Amino acid sequence: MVIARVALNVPLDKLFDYEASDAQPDDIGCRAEVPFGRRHMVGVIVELASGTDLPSDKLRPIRRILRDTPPLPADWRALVLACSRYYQHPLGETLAVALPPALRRAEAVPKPNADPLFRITEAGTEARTRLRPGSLASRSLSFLVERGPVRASALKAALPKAAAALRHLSAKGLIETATPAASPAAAQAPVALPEQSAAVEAISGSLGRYQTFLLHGVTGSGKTEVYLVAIERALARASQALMLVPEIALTPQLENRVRTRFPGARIACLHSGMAEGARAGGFIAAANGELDIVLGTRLAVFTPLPRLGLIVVDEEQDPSFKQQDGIRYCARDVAVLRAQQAAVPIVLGSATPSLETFQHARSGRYRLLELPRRALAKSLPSVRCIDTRNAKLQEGLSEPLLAALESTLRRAEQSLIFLNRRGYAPVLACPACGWVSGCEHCSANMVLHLADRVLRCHHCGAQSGVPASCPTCGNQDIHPYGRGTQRVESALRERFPTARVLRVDRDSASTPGKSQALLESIHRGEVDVLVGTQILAKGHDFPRLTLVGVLNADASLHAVDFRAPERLFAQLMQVGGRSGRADLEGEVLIQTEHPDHPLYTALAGHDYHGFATAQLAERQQAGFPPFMFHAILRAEASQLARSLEFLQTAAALGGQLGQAAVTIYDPVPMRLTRRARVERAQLLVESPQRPRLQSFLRAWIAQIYAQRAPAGVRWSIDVDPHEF
DNA sequence: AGCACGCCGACT
DNA sequence: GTCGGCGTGCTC
Repeated sequence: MVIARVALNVPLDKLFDYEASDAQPDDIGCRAEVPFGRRHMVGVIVELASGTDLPSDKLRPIRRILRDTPPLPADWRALVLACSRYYQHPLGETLAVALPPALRRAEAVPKPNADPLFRITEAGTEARTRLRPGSLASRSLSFLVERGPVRASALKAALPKAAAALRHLSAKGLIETATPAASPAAAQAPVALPEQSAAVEAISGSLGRYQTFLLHGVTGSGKTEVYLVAIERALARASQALMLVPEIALTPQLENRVRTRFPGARIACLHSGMAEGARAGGFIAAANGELDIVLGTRLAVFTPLPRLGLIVVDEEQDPSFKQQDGIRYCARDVAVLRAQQAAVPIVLGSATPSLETFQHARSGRYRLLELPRRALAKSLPSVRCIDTRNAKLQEGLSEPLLAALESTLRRAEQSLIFLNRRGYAPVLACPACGWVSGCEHCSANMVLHLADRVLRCHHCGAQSGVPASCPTCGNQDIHPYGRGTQRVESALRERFPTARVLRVDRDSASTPGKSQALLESIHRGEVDVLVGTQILAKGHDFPRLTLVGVLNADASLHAVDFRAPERLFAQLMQVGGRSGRADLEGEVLIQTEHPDHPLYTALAGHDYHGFATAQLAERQQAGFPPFMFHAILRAEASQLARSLEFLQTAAALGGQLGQAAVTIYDPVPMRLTRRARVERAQLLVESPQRPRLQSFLRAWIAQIYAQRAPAGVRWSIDVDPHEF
């Protein structure tokens, strides 16, 4: 009897056996539709067996093996299995995360679209001179002449709206489809600096074996150029390249750059925002070895790539690589694991590497490649603190910052005010009785959004009207306290009535369309002063931005989270990097009550090494990562006591395992205890040795699964947590 | 996670 | 007398 062992997307850490008389060894890795209770589900055949321990009345036949898509390859399954084990998450659920949504269903998957390769014909070469110069048809032909065979998508990336021109040219026989070469050519772009070429040589010297590189370079030092040349070298060996980037918002411009650079290459861009069909199509094309480059966000780390030759992770320190629900994997770490399994080099790039990565580079486990200069001759911005301890502030803005804004305006250059707080004011309160605008579902305050005339909870989304008087004592004189982007925006409008002020935060850039419109308006030079949160810090070169003002940074200086300084440093470095051009000096002004704080001193000196070294010394002293390895068990229930009780039981269970070198702390309520009517608690487990922690977790989590949580309590495990 | 079964309160 | 609340248990 042939038994198929199937992993299903259910929160149970086991496989399910089905009778599968027609299953062949080739079907391992295939998706299969199976009966499961009263319903049908799609799972993945993980192994075949000749028997089962299951009583025969329980065993049911598999419904159908989904052979329309190729089986998921063994190396891919090994990667997903390793993730499932490392993050202590059931294999079936991990597979479901790694697969695009369309492949989690039984319906047939649409064929990936072709993206044909075009070349110019003799007729086209002749016709070129007759075409009106500057017309799309003419420019398309020129592109083909310059670049050789070109993918339709590359042409569309280089020349927007070229799709119709392509159809015409093809119909008239001026272009024709070409057969792809084994390795697509890249457009020539000489590397500018010797340290860039040194980096490229080091990386390409490692092609064909595992090595992690940390590419450390300030904003504008030409990291992307190093990635692209390294990718070119990998493609030249007929390999595939995988490039991970933090945000969806950043992918379109990078995608265009990559497509234009590799006009003959088959490139797919994978992220959660795209249509399901296209995502599944990219996944399958990659699995079939038909793609040369995959560019994507964290989920793209699970793209099957039979000829994988190089992995690049840009902005490796970025928090968005860590998934914050379900299986809480870190795509950067999974990428390193994948590079090891596939025996290929991986490049982690950053201006402010995570301390984990930097420590590996210091210890020699990763190879450090430095790009110390800005490539385009632009100097680093000057960074200065404005001491606000005795300063008179106007709506949170100091005199020196206002003066700098004024003179930047006069020079017709752009300014950016960075403030990590949305809304008008973080709280509305009554000075008479002490009432504050608390959220009824969360242990947090409702934020005043004057733009929409509502109080809104940033944790659960609850909304209510703005009371005219205190709801408890009737006092008419209630005030907003603190300030967010909206308040700073209106203060700036009032202070500089002729300046064009634009606010960019999650509220004003809520959809990709809106955010695109905002960016375009900035690029057209229609904005003098930008006010915004961290979405402004990432990517995007602003044409005439020379002044960056930072408000309220001190808040993270005193945060309880030991990673707060690391994040603040990276964020300020990133936002500061927005200012200055080749021809325009950039300036960063930080309003602070701690102008002598080492973090700001390091920032002013552009001294990442100094900052990171000091932080690492502190971490080592305090026994924090990367010198300690953490896992957090979290529980949620309608009452805190039930969450704590569950964790208490779990802690006792863990204690009985008596694992050496593992410390189990007492359960504590989470910092934001109540969220959306759910009360949460957590339990920290640590060990100075990762393997010890891993083996403890394996035994412990198995027991927690076996015990089954009491009704109404939900739990989850976070290995290598980023937030506490 | 679903989706059943199962045993106790307010409705046609 | 039924509809439906969510507690408990199972899914190959």
